Amino acid sequence: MSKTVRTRFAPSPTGFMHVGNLRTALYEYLIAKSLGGTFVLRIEDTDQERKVEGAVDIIYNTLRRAGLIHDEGPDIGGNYGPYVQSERKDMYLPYAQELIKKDKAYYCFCTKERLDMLRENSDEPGAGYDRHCRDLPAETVEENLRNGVPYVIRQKMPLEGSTTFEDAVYGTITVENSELQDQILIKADGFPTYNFANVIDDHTMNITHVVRGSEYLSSTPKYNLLYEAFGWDIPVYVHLPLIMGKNDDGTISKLAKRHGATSFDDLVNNGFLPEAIINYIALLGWAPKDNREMFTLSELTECFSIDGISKSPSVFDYDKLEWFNGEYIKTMTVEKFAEVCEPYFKKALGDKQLDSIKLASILQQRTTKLTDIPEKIAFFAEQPDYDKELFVNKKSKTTLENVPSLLKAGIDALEALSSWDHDSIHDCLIGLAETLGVKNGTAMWPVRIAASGMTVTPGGAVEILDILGREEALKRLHKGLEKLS
RNA sequence: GGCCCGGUGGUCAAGCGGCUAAGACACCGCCCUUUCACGGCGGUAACACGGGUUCGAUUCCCGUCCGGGUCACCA
Repeated sequence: MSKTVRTRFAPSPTGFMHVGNLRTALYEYLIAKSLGGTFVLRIEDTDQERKVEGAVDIIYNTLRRAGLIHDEGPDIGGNYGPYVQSERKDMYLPYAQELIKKDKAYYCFCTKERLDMLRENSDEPGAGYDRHCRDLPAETVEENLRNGVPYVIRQKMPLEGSTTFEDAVYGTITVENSELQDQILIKADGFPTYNFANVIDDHTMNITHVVRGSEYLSSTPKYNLLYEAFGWDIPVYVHLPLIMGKNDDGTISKLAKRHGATSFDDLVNNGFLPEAIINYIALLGWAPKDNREMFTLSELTECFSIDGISKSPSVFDYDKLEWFNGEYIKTMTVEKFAEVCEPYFKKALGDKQLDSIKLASILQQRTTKLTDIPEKIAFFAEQPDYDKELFVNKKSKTTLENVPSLLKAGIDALEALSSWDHDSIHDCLIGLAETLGVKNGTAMWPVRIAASGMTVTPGGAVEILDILGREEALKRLHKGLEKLS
């Protein structure tokens, strides 16, 4: 009988969800779900100084909108609560004291000032703590404790030898123990450090797979030493390659604000669909066995496996995300698309009421970012002032000489129309081209320009006329004719 | 700087000793067409470098170079 797989997403409430974090959450979710396991949410708020109001809600909202539903967490409970570290505060000290008893940790009374001085006086970057309190006489420790001297608890690293661990994606990694700092376990405020709380929580919550960014690769030996000191089973480590951004000079570095939108909310506000974001980031650092690219979350759950995770960092490509977004937009029903377009329609049209289904249908094939919509349809609300040169188009064979009569003929034909709908308008204009003996484009171009005032529009003359409605459409056409005379 | 990790086209990436080195995005061209898109077809473009091992290295080993990460009472 093998243990149930349990993964956890353990963000700290910083106020926004970086895509790197989101991808970590996604992979944690996928590893758990693909193995029939449990996905846990734990909030890591041990840094009391960096608390951000409302930050936890952002985590809930993001996870929910992304579809990464957790099985246990602060909001829904579970058998391993509490799921907020600050509420677990009292659990950690006893574990640290146990370590002291085992001679794997020690009290340190060094002041922050002394530590700062140490750093300043050192010429080597990363010189670290000098282990000043590591071998304090027991009596001194007792006395300091009795007198209430502030202290931290530090991990006692072996001075010799090396520590080796297995990572599911990076393989065997060995680090010399001499490289390891005597890191702090319990801070002066009584809170555990991230590293310590992590180990205690992961163990007490029965986490089987520790999934996190590769920035933790080099500190993992410290974790292992802790597990060993307690005599606990070591979890499966799954370190993920980092997500990078491309700088203007061509170099890359950790994805940051200057590269563009970096949080889930930013991306959504920039017109990207949650499904597209998830699909895209799933493929940033993981590849399926086949060539498939389009995946819903449940399809990902079926196909995901740890051995498809790559080792090298990947650059976040907004172009590719846009492509995914366009693909998702195209697979929606028009009704659904019209629904997500609603706020953007409103922004462009204000109070003006137009058929949103018709608008949506001309936009669906040409939209990759929802935020592009307003400027594409603004001309429906208000026709821009345009130059009559727009009527001239070589490919459509329209010139300032033939356009007036072309447009006049179009107006006459359209005014004779008894019903104003897509098919009638279409047949009317196509018929006109035929009777005039010109190409469809030659008859359409002047009409579309006069109706829109733009050379490039979503949809053609027929669609625009239809959406505009008879009255407004004819009004614009006549105005166009005046402009030409 | 020490340590850890990585290095296939501009980007994401297959590949896991023998291939004309996939595919996708982006870019370019052609077709379709009522502008633009969509769609279809085609094209440019890659194994960082040097040594080994081997009959044979993109693939295994070593070195160099380059890139990233990490060295907090932050997570």
